[in-house]
Amino acid sequence: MKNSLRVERAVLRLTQEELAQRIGVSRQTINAMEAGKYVPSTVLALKLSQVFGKPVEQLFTLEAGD
Amino acid sequence: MKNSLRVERAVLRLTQEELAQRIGVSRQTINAMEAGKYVPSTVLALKLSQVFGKPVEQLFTLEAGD
DNA sequence: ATATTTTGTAAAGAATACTTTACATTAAGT
DNA sequence: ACTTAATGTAAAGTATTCTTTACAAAATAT
Repeated sequence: MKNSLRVERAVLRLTQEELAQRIGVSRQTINAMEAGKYVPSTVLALKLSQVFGKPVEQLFTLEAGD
Repeated sequence: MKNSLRVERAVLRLTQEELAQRIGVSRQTINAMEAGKYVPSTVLALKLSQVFGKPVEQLFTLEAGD
């Protein structure tokens, strides 16, 4: 699964730390998510969707195979 | 977090088992998800979104507080 | 150039998603 | 009524998410 978190965060000019606080997770969680190191929960996806003002499908996209 | 999986599944007339197979999880996972017993991963949310032809936000909604 | 902020990364632990097996209950079909 | 399909639930185990602490590297600012 791919994601566009880094660019969306850049649009809002937020640091990883600031974004982390807004959605209530640790900075490392944001960092790892941006690095594609794991699949976040749906709750996180929805919260990110809210922060960025974009639908989940525009932030996260399934890749071929999955 | 709430979800409308049961009604969406009813619309498509799928059993829990059939839906489980389509998205590659066990039947119990579907059952527990419908019962709100846990928060699925974003990959599952996106797959369900595909199956039901509805955006993730229409299948899963955050509740006050989270 | 140096100081400060931001990001990358790692490792150990806690919490939770998901599986498998198994059985009981409910609904649907004949 | 009886059989079969569908759902509810539970418990043990595995895998993965997410936290905390900590430090190194890179970027930004002064």
